[in-house]
Amino acid sequence: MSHIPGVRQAQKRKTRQALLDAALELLEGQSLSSLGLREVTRAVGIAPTAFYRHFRSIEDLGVALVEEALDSLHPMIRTTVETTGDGEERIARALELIAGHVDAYPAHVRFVTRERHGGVRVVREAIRDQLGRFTVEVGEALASDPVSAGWSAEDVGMLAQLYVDLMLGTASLFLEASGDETGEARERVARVAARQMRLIGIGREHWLDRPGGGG
Amino acid sequence: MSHIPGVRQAQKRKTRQALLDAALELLEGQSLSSLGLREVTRAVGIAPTAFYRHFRSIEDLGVALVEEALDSLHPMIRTTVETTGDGEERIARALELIAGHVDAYPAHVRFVTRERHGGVRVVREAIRDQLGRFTVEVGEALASDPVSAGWSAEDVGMLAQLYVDLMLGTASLFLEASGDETGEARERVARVAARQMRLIGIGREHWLDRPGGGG
DNA sequence: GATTCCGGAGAACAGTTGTTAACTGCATGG
DNA sequence: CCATGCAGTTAACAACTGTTCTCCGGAATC
Repeated sequence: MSHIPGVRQAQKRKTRQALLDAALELLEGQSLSSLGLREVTRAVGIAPTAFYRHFRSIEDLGVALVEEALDSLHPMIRTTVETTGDGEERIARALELIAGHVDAYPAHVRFVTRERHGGVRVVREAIRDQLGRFTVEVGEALASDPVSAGWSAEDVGMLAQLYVDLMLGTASLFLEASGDETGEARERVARVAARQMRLIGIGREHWLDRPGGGG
Repeated sequence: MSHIPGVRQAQKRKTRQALLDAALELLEGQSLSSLGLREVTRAVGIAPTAFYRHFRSIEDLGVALVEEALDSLHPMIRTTVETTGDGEERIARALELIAGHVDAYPAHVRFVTRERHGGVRVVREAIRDQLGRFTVEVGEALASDPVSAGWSAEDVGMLAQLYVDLMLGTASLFLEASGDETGEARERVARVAARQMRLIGIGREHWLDRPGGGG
């Protein structure tokens, strides 16, 4: 144990990664539920039977893709959440980060938004679990903010969920807009998303104004 | 022209509807992009080739499903939007309507949320267009509300989009929760969604408080 | 240096797919 | 009443699917 990876393991990881990459690319024009095992191996250039050396099924590969995709998302969320400055600055910075992530990992974003409600149960559940972790993390960041003083845990949770959904939706819209060369569509998406974040921020500031607001 | 339907046309519509119904049911466990033509005809009990008498392809059938699904959603949105009463009442009523719709048309809700970001381009576009219409309609209702006095069209639009996305997301969560017999999961979803609507409502009331809010 | 391990190849399997062509039977319109 | 239209059928097509079993060659282990 505690060996240097070894030529063998390294090669295996390489092929495994090639399978994941090929699958992600093939998923641009279809859903996981229609992705074929032979299709993926053909794209990689290996025999269909070699697939089983890495995954038991396409669903299994899908779950691996969820982890890869959400791992790449994780640092982004963390950075967003740690950003300092006043409301407007934070919003602008958050939108830059989201747009940057979509540019860097478009296939990951497409995969997550597509398969979140997609036809493969285990993959849906994997995405739900991972997004749940993110929501908790966002919730913790929100809770440590003075604006959230006096908030119940449930209220913090619902706000975190609102933010996560808005981020995902915005990422998906950025992805759709990435076909536009002029950047006009992207700008429109950013404007709308900024206003939505602003409105939620305002609601947040006045949440405890009225009796019963803090349930 | 202007004939009484006739036995022939009536039978054709019946088979066509049977195809749509069978497809919708088969789509519970997969995505449209993996749904097979033979699979659908087999479920209906007709020959595969008869499919072409009604649709040119599965994608074509998918677009027809979009119209059917969103047509059933339309009256619900309309009712929600026309509901009177104070904020809390409206929220409770809206959630009842959403939950009721999910109960009445679970397959429609599943189809729309799944294929909104799904693997079939024309279907995604059809859903986007139809949801765009809804958003406009919601926007018109919001604009005629005294709370929105002095709002720019763009701001009303972003708010409408926020509401539509929240409705869809909530519908999807209700659908997931419908497996639970006790109704406990459903209650949890309703509580969170109610708070989110409340927070958005608060943000709405204070939107014009600060300079620059009305962009 | 001999032996075990294991990622990958090859061939074959029974099923499945979408699409074609030519057909049948019945409701329709003249 | 007869001719046309047309929903649905049957048969056949080449191509594709996931999965099995057997084998090969080179790395890893002793």
